[in-house]
Amino acid sequence: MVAKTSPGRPKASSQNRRDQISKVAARLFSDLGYEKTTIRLVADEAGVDPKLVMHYFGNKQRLFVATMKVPSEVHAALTLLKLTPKASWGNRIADVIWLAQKSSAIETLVGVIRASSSEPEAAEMFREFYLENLLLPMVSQLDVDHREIRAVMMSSLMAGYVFTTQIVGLADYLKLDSKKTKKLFASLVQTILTSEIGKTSAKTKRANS
Amino acid sequence: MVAKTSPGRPKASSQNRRDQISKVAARLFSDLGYEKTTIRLVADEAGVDPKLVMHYFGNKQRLFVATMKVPSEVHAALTLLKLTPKASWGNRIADVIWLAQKSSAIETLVGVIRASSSEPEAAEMFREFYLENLLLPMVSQLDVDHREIRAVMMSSLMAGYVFTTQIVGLADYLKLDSKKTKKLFASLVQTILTSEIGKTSAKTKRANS
DNA sequence: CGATTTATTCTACGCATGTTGAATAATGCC
DNA sequence: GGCATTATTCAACATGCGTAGAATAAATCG
Repeated sequence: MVAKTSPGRPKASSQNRRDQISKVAARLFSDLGYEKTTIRLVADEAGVDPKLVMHYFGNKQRLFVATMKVPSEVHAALTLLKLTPKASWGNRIADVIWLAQKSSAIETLVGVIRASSSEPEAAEMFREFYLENLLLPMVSQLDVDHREIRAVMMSSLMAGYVFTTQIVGLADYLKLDSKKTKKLFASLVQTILTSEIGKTSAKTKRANS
Repeated sequence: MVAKTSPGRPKASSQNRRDQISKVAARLFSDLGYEKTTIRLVADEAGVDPKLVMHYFGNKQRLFVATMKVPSEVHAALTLLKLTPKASWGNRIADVIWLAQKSSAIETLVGVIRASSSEPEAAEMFREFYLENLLLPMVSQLDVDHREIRAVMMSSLMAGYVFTTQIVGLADYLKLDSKKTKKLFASLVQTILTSEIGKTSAKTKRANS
């Protein structure tokens, strides 16, 4: 807890303060989930008064939305794969995720996944930001059938890997070899994107339970 | 909200009451997550007084643990694959998961995954129940290298698929063809269990970041 | 039948949370 | 230089939560 000053506008600061709060909030949402990330805690760790958080972001939900935007680098990296040859897609996508894992870019994904487990609105954000704006367009770049099934499986693999490593912490617990894990991960992505699934027929479409 | 009776021991009931509370709690933990599943809500939906829940289960955490045990059928189905030929493992495991999805057996997995996102103790339960007691033994039945990496990927795929379908609800949203989704899922399990990963050497083991 | 145990309810305490109202002081604009 | 705006703090309200105490009545056991 940083020492607070007296009320009133301070000599020199301002827009940095908003970013500072935003960064702290992103880290806490990612580490603790939505409900355990309280406004008071964010304020404390940012060294400001809780009301200042409300002043900048309105309410907790808007703080979450503002903080959990998909980083533009990740978005760009995943939607600009057009030039990569089909056979390298698995490796390329694994590269992006392994890179994000080492930066703070992963925080937004972890935060949204954690929050989705308790807040339906966050699950909606996941659907919109990650499925519709990221994975479906990505799959659609490859000329392949059953795009939605493949995108949902990409979502499953990504979210599950994040869950297992970042939330349950299994990779650290078992001290896995990162290179080999990445190799298997890339194989799975490749399988998702290129595996033969079967023709779409009215018959099989009807058997939908 | 069922009408409550006056205090005192009723004419005929008892052990059913505990099971009744347990079932309601399982459904709510699965649907709402840990924090939003309040003792009062469980009590209301079971038609009893909140204190009765405490009477039977002690506190909320113990209610969760008692309710979220892995169903024995699923455990048996996944750890008794010895006789299945290696090439059919993917399909066999997909069968088990698709079956669980249609019963209430999936509730415990969804509940633990949801809770893991906010309660570290639940993440610990996931590690113990699902990784150590279910997936690692399962993988160990197959004579294959890198068991831990494969088990962690199994965990990722399972948890991610549950997250995507049950928590985000993407499969319903996109109205996916269940048979074809299952086919891709089975291919992925097969890849996890049989894909070539690479020899374990001191060199690659050291490059662990 | 009397005593103990068990099943059940009602009431309430203490705490943490999101959010608000009012106050204060520095800044930017005319 | 005065005035509105902005940045910031403090204090407080209402709500919902997990949990505990005490009471009541049926069942069980001697």
